[in-house]
Amino acid sequence: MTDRNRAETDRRIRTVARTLLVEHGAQGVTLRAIARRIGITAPALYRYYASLSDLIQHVVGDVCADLADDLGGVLAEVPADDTAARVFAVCRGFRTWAIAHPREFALVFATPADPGASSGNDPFGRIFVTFTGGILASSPRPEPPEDDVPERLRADIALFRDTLVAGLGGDRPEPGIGLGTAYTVLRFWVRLYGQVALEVFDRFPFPVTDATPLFESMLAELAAEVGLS
Amino acid sequence: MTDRNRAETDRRIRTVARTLLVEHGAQGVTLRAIARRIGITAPALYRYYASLSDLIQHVVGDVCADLADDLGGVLAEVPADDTAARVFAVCRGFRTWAIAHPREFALVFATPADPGASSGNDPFGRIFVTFTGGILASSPRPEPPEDDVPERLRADIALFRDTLVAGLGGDRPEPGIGLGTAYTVLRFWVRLYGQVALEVFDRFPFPVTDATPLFESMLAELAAEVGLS
DNA sequence: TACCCAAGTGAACACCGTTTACCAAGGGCG
DNA sequence: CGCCCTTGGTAAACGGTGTTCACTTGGGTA
Repeated sequence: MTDRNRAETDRRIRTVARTLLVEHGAQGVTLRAIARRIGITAPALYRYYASLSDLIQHVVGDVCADLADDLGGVLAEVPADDTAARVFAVCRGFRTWAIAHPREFALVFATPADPGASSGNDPFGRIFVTFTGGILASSPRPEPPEDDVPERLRADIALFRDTLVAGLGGDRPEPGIGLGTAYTVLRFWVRLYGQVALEVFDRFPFPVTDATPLFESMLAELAAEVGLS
Repeated sequence: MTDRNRAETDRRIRTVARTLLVEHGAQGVTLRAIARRIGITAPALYRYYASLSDLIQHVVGDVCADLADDLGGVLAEVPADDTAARVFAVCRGFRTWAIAHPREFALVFATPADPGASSGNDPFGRIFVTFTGGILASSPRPEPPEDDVPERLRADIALFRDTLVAGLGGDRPEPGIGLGTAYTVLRFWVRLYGQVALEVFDRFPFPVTDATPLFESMLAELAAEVGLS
């Protein structure tokens, strides 16, 4: 019973924190404001989280989980064997989500990582890896030759390839992801991220009137380069 | 004389604000901390700036001016008629500056724009436009055919082209920038921004050991696609 | 000289994160 | 049953923040 209550108020804390984030931005999520809204005093929150930044870190986790759910839902409506359609769906889903949740996007992506945090384990990084890995493993595709990846980044691309295969469950060997594919995925990510971040932050170097064709042509160009449909 | 003093303390305010930014991040630049460091009380700063965010906005301007100076210096050492070398120099200069000034980069780029601010007039956008416009106007290059730009974004690309030509002085007509070139520049910017932001924010989806080859291969690929050297 | 105005001060207000001491209710157990 | 101890909450306090307001003060000008 007591556990139930504790879990319930914890859920309320995170929900209210999330609401404050979308209403007033990251600087509006404040221990006292949260406490006020759920009818509690601020120090009580320290029974649940060690500090404000600790709480925010958990909110980041919730945000990423929601994004993952969203993308999962989008992907569920696309045939599993249509790789091109699945890639398009997840890219469009990412952009749509980012535009609909600009403050969450800013919190998760544009918060400079603490120098102490180890590289490569940020929450969305894992989501991205999981989804692309899943798509790649579940459907046939052309495997780009490994010669395409420049020699000087073979080591790092191999690291990324390992991250990809580790992200998709890893119980059975599943050796189906090569260096060329990993390199392609990485380039995909750089451009998708750049495009979406520029749009969400409104940092295109001119006053864009309609960003959707911009996004769609980028996506089409990307797909063509990669040999997708 | 009085004007001199005012300008001098103003300069000191911005310098100290900048120092606090690089030492403790954006949240470390605080009116009281600035005042303390220059031997003044906090309310005195309101004789110079309307609010903290107003001050920070001016610091953003200073940061952008410094970046522009840096890129200008880099570009001064490259022959004016070697377009490829100039493009490489400014791209590498941008990355180098961003890595050397992560906090300034985060402040300028990753601060979500106020919904009130009009699009396309953020300080770095103008720098980018000025430099690329300058390079394009000062040296010969292949002009991509306008057919390459998809029909649905002709209007926006035309807007961007206008921004580009307006950014390079605009006294003489100088009609030398076409839609194809503007589209190319925009795609360049998306990828450059994505690559640099991911690197500076340490958001690559795997633990990168050496980001330089990653950047260089992106740059080479980009240049090849565009037909540069 | 007398005035005026710009720069700076001090105190105050309402917030903030965080720590500390305290309190009340509830379950485990002798 | 009664004790005790954990758990979740409170109130007060400390130092910090942006911002406002009334006030001084000193140099330039009429």
